Amino acid sequence: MRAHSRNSASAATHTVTLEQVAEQAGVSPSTVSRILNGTAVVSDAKRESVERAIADLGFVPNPMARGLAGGRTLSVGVVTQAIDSPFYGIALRGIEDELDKAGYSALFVSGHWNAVEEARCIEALRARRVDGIIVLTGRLSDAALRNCAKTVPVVVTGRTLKAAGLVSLNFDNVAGARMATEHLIALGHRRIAFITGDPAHPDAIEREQGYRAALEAAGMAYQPSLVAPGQFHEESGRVAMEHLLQARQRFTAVFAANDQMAFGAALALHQRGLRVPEDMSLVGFDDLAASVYTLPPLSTVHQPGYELGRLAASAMLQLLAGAKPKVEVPVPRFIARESTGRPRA
Amino acid sequence: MRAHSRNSASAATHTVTLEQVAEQAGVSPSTVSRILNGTAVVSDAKRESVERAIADLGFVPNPMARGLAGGRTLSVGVVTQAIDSPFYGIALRGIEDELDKAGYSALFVSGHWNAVEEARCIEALRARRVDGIIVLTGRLSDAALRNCAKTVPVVVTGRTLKAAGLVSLNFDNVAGARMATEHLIALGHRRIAFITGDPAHPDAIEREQGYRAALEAAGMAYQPSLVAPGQFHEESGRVAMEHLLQARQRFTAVFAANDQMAFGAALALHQRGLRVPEDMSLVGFDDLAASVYTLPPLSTVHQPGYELGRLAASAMLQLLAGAKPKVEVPVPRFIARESTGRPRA
DNA sequence: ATAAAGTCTGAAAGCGCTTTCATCTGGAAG
DNA sequence: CTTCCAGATGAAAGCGCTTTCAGACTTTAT
Repeated sequence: MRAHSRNSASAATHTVTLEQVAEQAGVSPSTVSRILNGTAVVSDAKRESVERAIADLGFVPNPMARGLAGGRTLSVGVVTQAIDSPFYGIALRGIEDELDKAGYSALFVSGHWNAVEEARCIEALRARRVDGIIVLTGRLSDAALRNCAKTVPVVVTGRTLKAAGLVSLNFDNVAGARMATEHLIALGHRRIAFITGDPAHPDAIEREQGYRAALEAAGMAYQPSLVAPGQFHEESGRVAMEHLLQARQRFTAVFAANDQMAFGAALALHQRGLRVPEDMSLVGFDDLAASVYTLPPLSTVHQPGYELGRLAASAMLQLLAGAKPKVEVPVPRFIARESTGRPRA
Repeated sequence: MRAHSRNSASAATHTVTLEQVAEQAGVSPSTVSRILNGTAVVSDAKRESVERAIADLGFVPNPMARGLAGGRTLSVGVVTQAIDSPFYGIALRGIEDELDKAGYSALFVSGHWNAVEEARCIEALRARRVDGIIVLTGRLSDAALRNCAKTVPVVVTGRTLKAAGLVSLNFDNVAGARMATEHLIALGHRRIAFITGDPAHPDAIEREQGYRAALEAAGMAYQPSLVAPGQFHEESGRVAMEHLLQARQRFTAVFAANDQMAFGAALALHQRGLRVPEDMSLVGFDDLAASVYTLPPLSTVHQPGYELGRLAASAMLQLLAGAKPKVEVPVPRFIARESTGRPRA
């Protein structure tokens, strides 16, 4: 029945099999497979004739069959949190680009910041026989990740973790947050508010640490009343800014733990008739693509999402090749744009 | 060897097969398969015992094996253009959510606005035996799509196309653009500039048509000198705005063919010291999530990305169920925010 | 020369599932 | 009571690929 429906499809329904290649090349299927996977040495004559046959027939190995048979599927699973996140989006692209160069393809699944869902995602990926799994941050326990790494190579971002078959890429959030705060201090700000990220998120904690460290190093007191909780999205930034403003605290600058919250904060400021940077300096974190185009362009800590994605993919590729990956995570860089200035006299 | 590596994995490496279920339930594998797929009538007794066995063993069918054997893979391929696009991102999420409810999963691949790549993507998806393919806009020819629909259900957005096994979802860009322009006209603007999208894109053409239609209906002349070419991304919007400004044309409002270009245009205005909406009204198209948080919040045409994604997925599901999908695409809606106002006296 | 040790290659056994095809019921019809 | 037929079930043949395992040749050492 399958065959029928295929033939009836007018178009040349691409279904060249390895066996056909073998026949055309006058060798056994095993040999073709070996050439495809580089599993063994094959005489030049046969290799050549097989390669020609592959080209002539336009043969493309069937990933399903490969996966079933236990070989590589040339695909790696990526557990992201929300497929539409502005920050992870660019990382996904980096992953895609890097993987693509090596002939691998990516399978994206979203965990929605939920450990249970993430675990399900990983199960689903394993059922699809992905060759490796990249986890972007996420809520999974370190133990779960370690355990997963026992059966399949894993690359995880957003945490530091050591285990066999597991490489972790962590960005220095503390240093980044510290740079942002120091920039404000250098401009002369003495009362700097902070909008935190979601505390369930290690990044959020680390960025707050960086903020405090900078304060401390400058001999400035940490003031809990200048800290408002946010959750990494725009609306929470707006609300946090409202709180700060309503509390009638005196402060001349705000550091939001990510750009999205900074956008929200900027809106709250705007609604109050406060101008950035004249009345209030504003700093974000991440350097989203959009941050160049906000009004005014946002000063922020550059986090190389695209690069991070590529690095993660590259580490995975090395892992897959049996090498011990050596990855150099880019250091944070502060980008001064127009949302920061000296406090008003 | 596989078996070994599995056993050595300390964790209970989930590899329950259909055969084990059959054994535990005391039936043949065929019967289990039939129950799984609802392919034939099975006695209640057996059905029940099989269902219990499935639950007890925690059996999850292997998608690879299913695909290979020719059954459904419960997965649908999605050809998007850039995995990190702010507009398509939200649509992807809609697709994911809708598919998930039905137990299907999505495979995302990016065509990068390139017909050749898109064709490759589709090949790859078919090799993975996806049950259906959703194409978000893209550059593929109608013929290619029609042809594809002969062998696998297809849902395509961004164009209107009729064929068996193919449903298309098109948003009314003309009407949307017309609404945006009319809003400006109603406010009293008489010289309205337009920043076009990438002309290789049908959306771009349609939005320009809407702009012209509104002008015409109001008895206003279309002025080529007030139209600047853009390419749908921020930077092109900024550059287009620069051109418009440098040309020393008189105009009091700008309509950008999408929000991203409006952001760029706003930046150009800001750099020239022009304020929105006091000195210049600005309208976008798409209503990206970010548009609520720009300064000032952007007036724009709401395009329901998430809904569109869900609709596409839902149509696919209906197609897969053998039904003739009936989809109702939401109509455009103009959202007036703060970037538009009356022209200065 | 002859044995030992490689090299390359093909045959065949799966991977986990779906799907004919054949078989085996248990009545309904004769 | 036989005879048939429809409905339920199982056996077995793949889907397209990887991977042992063993056979057929070469080399190299003795």
